[in-house]
Amino acid sequence: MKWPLLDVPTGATLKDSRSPSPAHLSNKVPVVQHAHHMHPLTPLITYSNERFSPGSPPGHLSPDIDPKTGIPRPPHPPELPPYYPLSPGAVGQLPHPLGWLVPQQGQPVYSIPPGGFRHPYPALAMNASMSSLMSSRFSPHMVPPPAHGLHPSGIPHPTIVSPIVKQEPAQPSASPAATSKSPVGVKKEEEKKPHIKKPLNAFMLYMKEMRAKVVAECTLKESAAINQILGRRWHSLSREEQAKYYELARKERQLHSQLYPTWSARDNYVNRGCCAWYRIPYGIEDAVNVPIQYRIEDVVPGWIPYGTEDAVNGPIQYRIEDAVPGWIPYGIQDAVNGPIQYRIKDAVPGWIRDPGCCVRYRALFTYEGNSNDLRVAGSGDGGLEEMVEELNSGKVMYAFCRVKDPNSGLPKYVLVNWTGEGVNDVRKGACANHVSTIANFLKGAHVTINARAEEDVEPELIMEKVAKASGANYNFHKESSKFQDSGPQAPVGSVYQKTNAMSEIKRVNKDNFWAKAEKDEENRRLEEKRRAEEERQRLERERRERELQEAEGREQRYKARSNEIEAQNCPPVPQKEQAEPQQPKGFKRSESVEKAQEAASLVAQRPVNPRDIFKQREKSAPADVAAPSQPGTAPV
DNA sequence: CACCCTTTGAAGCTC
DNA sequence: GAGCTTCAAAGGGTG
Repeated sequence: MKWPLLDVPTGATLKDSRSPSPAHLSNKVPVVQHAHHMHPLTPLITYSNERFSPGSPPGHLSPDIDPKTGIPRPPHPPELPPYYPLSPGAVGQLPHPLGWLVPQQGQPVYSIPPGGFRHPYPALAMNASMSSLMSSRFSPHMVPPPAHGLHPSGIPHPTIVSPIVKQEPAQPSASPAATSKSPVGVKKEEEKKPHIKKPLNAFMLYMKEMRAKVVAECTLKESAAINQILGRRWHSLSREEQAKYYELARKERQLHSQLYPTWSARDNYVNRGCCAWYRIPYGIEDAVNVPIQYRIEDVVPGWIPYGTEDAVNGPIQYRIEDAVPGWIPYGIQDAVNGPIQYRIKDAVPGWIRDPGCCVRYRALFTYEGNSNDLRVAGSGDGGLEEMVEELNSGKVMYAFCRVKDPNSGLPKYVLVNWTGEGVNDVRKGACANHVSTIANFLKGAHVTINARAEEDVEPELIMEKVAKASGANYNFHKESSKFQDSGPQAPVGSVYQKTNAMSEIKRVNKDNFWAKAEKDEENRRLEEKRRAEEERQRLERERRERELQEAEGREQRYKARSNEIEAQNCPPVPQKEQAEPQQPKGFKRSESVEKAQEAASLVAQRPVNPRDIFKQREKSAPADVAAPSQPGTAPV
């Protein structure tokens, strides 16, 4: 099923809720980086010639300490070259891992993303009052950076990415991808939002530096295989060598936090289906009644359930882009003040509060400007009278209102297709096509009224139609007494005997009838339940079989791939790597503890305690060796 | 053409 | 705090 407004003819911008765009589904943010020709924080940090002296160990890792075991190591030798010593052959083909940090004469300035930074929710239309709402109620994360894409300092940063230019820090202008884009590709890319990327970690920096080298040495081209090799090599590095990258990564993070103090890694989390939203609270909450809730499963990825009140017919939905992080646009929308919003933390995990609550009385929809975007123009609990007042003679609007059936007293729903008298004919024609779509979408409506003037929406007139549409011209509650058993009737001197329904039912043993009916119904329910259970078990069996087959396939592919990698003529891995096979992925801590205990017992059996030797060395060592710290433990 | 694969580490999230 | 998930880079492979 398509989002009802998708089919509107003139480039409707609403998206198909059931067929969300790839951007909705993808967990990858399609981005590329911009390189930089200058160090954004040159006055603050000079990377290029700096070495990591023992006197200034990184917060989380000293070059003199094993980053994992904490075992002290000799200080970094002062004669060592700076920390990105590219080999002569590599210079020119390998970008500096922090190339953007190093001023480079003549290197082209990377373009700034045309769209500026990615605001996580850029499509939120804000009026003045919403803006004030934003500034006063939202976290700093939500405050969009300057639109020109520069950091407030005016300094570009590689982590601000744009889809326009694929990152090639060493030769940004030479990228053919940047110069030979088809119009379609450009248009598609323009839709993608640039965003601030995560700072690279130590291993990523290492990979960036060493990838080309490994590729050159191996015949393998596949990145996955290359990464396996790089992973092994990373483990084979000495702690000292790794420390270089830990330090670079630490500075990366530090710089990143200086440039983007409000940035959070969470900003780059792409919503996976409804997962990111399942905590969203929804709907207005009756002061007395606990709101009904929708199950997560009922939520369509990329869309937020909204508005309609009928749990059977499904919710009206809002585009997720219209949401604000941490807040949700909420049904009561004043045309002036903008939507009231609820905080995410108020939500109930696993459930979304019943959207129906927020329009339990009425909701008004209209188009956004001259577009075909439908938005909530208002809602509330004022009933038909208030709804009529909000209809604008210059607009096409759709009102969905709950009323009380004058006959039965039951709630009924009225859909008013309002085409104001001031709407031009072209627009009228265009919107006329939407009426059936809207009607189909708001399936809960019992009465539909096509109105062009105030006379058409007189509350009395509407209620009259509701009364006629209710199918019964009596109030069950008021008139039920008519059917009560009034006792035996007096004879009228005829064979004719007045029929009394209640007496009749008594005569045919109504109790037995209802008991039988209930029993039948119960049997039917049990049968349905049994069938559902059987179906569930069948699906479960199928799923397991499918998973087994997939697992076997994966295993075979993995083995084949491993054999291929082993067969490649890659440079020998250093001895240490051979001697210390990589820890298996499923290595458990308990196993580690057991091995440690085993090792301790073996050590205890030795005639000489290695720890004593170590202590003796320590005594003889210079006193100025800095105390080590653990990576990741010190504040960054 | 979008997504997968594959690696490590940092950060976020859940319990 | 433990354990899990996501995202950083890269580019060939896959459907």
